[in-house]
Amino acid sequence: MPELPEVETVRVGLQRWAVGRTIRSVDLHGPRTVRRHAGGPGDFAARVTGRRIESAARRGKYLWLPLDSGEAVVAHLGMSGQFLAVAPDVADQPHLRARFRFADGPPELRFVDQRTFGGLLVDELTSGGGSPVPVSVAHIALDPIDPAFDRNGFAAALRRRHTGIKRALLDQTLISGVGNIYADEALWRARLHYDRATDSLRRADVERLLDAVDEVLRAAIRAGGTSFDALYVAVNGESGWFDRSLEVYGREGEPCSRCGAAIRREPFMNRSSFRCPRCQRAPAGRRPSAR
DNA sequence: AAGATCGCCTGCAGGC
DNA sequence: TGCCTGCAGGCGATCT
Repeated sequence: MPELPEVETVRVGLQRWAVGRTIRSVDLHGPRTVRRHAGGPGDFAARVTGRRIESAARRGKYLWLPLDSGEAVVAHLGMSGQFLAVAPDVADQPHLRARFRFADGPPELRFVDQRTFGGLLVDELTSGGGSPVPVSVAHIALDPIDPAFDRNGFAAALRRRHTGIKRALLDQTLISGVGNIYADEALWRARLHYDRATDSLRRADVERLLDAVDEVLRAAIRAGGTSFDALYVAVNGESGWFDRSLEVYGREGEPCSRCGAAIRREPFMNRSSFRCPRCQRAPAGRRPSAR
């Protein structure tokens, strides 16, 4: 599932395969692909055709490609979105949603998305927090590996919140880029229970958690992300291999590498949380976690 | 108004 | 064997 490390791996691939190239044409398939683009498919095509891609940028789980028009193609991979650089004679993927052809010839760039939670739009850039960011991305917080990420601000926001720490980690307006997998991994590293109240955390807890988030995201980027199946691959088609380094996610019943206790899976927010029952004790008197 | 939940989508695993 | 249910889960919309 694409979280920050997977999206960053895709961004590097787009830098290699798309930046500097001029879009000759684009084909869009399916009603959901550009559902967030106000002008619809025709307007999308008109805004990108003939434009040169200047760079490849990312904040949290959003990607964008600034164009020489001053606008940018914004992409979100959702649950299963992929960008693939392929030769034109490669058979269309079953869930091909968009095809970009370039003035310099092959390879073409395809956006493929099985579950259609992802999508594309063209948007204006605005100056959000110093650096230019698409209007449609400006509502999310900086991600923790951004040099401008504000640890003091994040700690203050947690003190004002009345919710559990994992809910806060998943809230993209507080800290962006963290999803279910890396939230569980970071909480394990920081020895925190997912339902620990944000307003009960001491500053040292927050620092330990942010260090853990930073470390696990950077380690996953070095590994090219986490690939459980063919739904996540890099732009060149390669899988990531961070799944071998996961300590709790998807490891129900296996021994904790620190203490040996069996990892537990528990229902949480209509999905699952994985934790070590010994290293990550349930907070006393906590509110029952909604499921 | 913040916080929690819902609906969107497809493919696959597991149970009977 | 084949149908059914559950699960994966990010995010915008919608509740309370």
